[in-house]
Amino acid sequence: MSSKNVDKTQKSENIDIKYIARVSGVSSSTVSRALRGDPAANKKTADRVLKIAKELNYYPNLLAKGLRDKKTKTIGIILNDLKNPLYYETIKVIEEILNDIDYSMILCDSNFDLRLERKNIITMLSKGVDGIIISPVNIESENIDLIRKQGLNTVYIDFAPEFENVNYVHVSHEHAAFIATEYLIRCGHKKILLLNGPSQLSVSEDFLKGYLQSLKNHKLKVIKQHIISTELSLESGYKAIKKLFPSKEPGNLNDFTAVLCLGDMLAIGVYKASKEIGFKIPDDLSVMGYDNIFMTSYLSPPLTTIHAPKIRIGELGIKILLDRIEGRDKESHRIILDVRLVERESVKKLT
Amino acid sequence: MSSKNVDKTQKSENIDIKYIARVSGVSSSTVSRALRGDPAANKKTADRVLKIAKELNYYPNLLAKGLRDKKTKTIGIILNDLKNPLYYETIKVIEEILNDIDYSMILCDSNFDLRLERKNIITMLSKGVDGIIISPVNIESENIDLIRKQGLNTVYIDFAPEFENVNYVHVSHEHAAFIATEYLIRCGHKKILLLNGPSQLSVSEDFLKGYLQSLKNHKLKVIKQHIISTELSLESGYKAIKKLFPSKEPGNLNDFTAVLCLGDMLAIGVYKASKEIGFKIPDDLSVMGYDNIFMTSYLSPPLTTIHAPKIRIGELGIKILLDRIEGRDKESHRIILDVRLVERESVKKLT
DNA sequence: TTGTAAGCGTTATCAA
DNA sequence: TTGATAACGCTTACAA
Repeated sequence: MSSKNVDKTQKSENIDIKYIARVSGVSSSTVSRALRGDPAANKKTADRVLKIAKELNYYPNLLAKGLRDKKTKTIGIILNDLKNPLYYETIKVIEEILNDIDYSMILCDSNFDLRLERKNIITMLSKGVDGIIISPVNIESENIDLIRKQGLNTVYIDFAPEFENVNYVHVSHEHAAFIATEYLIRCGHKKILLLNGPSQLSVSEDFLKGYLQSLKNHKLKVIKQHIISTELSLESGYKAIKKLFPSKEPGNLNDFTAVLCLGDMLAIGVYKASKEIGFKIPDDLSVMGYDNIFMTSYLSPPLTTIHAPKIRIGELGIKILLDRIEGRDKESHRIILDVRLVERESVKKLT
Repeated sequence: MSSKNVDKTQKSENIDIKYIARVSGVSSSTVSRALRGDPAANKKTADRVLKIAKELNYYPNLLAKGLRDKKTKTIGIILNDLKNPLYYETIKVIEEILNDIDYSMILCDSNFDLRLERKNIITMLSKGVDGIIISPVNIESENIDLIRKQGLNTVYIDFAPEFENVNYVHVSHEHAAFIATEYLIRCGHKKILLLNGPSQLSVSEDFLKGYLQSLKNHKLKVIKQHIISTELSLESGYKAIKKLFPSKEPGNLNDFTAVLCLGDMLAIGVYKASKEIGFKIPDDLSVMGYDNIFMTSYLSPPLTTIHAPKIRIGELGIKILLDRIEGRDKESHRIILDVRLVERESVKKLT
């Protein structure tokens, strides 16, 4: 066997192009050409070199290559909340597409924190990614200026800033909140609690707008106490409801008959709290989610929610990014995808 | 403003150490020293250089740095099924820890495919990751030989090969299946369907062993038809059950009274099929899961399952890996974590 | 068709 | 305390 050539147990030198060159008795440029299938290489020599490279278990140093040609076949994914199942489908489909074409992805989480986001962007820049897909903390921030100034290929998801030549793929949170609220009203709900995200987040602003728009549409009064800002997590949804009913008495429940949540995770928190308090969904309380994460159809009762096309966002986002990176398409793409209501069993028809 | 220095809109040259050197009127070594806080640098000069670097929005080229010192502060994570929510808790905690210490992670999925896994390993090697955490396709494969031969710092999760100086953190699937089956038997179930994974997977072998061990323990007959091999997905669990009851008649249901699933995703598939067919869980059929993924407590009925410490696995795995990378600890770590039964409402007590 | 050499952006060694 | 230089592994003019 050729294993004695291959043996790396002794602290031998790295197996690089130069090493292969020495073993094959050619120059490193010839090896490089052979390895890359450069037609300028003699077929016979190339085959011999290739064989030796294989025997030696050669693999290229992509840092060196990246340093030289300023391409790393690496994409950065910067998200805001890796804990949220919302993103899993998107990540999965992006990974599949990238894997197919020998790209890889660096994944990180900004946790809705501008400082962290900045750090992540700089890491991506430093590590030489060819582009990023980012769910930004906010649509107006120095971080976005940074991305632009550095000319980093970027596709925004979730929500996005607006400027010349921007690329984004997301749904309209305003529209989502609007159709959700419209549906609740159509079902006879007139007092709707909005479980919104932190007010400084763009997504919360948008969501609130849609909610207000719908109320206005139906000349319903806006009740301040019915708009709650909270973190976008299960735990927060749970706490928000528990806080409203500290006494475990459904005393003031007639204050509102439905809850609209910015995200299914909040809705699941509402389920949890309701169970503890003893509210029956949807009889005592109707719940409307947003995102349609996979598990919502298995909740009891199955959650009525607004479906966001997470897979499509991933597919389109990465396609746009790759087209741009590989120079196939330098156009700006602004894509707002449709959202749709998924009617299940968590909203009671009062009419 | 200093913005005219910073302007990068014209296709200017890269802002690198050399550039900063020129602007500051010192050599690149001095800049490098300043940037790295090397005490050999004059404090005053260093401060001036740092200020200029900041003004110029300098960020280091980590490819060059990595090429030079063979450290990239990048970790590879190679998993088998990014679609399975099981992994996200682990990923999340790893990401958090890495983010804290300015490491990043390259994430990829091998899909239980040895060829893909090999490709992923080579990518990691080529991209110069400092180490990997891998859920291997199999515990005996050329891929593992490759990892070893290349001396890549590795921690195995999920299951692991056994050799000198190996590192792993996982639970015993055999034990998990054993205590699950024991519990079912204790509840009075004597005929238990095993929804197992593909037979060539190590995890399936282990799981089967635990199941058989428990049956043997209680002198229960092994019924061949009660051991089903299937993909580890919701859809497969669904299909397996549907296939057993094509006529939608619970005719042969008395054939078994409980199903033990290798993974909660299979169990959810069983839920779905049962609902369609009209079986009531646990009255018509008891279901036992494995993993205790987050959503199982929200199923209806809440799923009785075996808890796997996914967060702990991530924490320990990355700690061991980092200790090794940074030379703090070169010992081999073989960690088998405990599993525990989470009793909820999907298993009927027949006794 | 092949080889030589320069350069990608860092850092460490050495000399000044 | 600083600067010149070589090296990390790769690719591509350019020359042979």
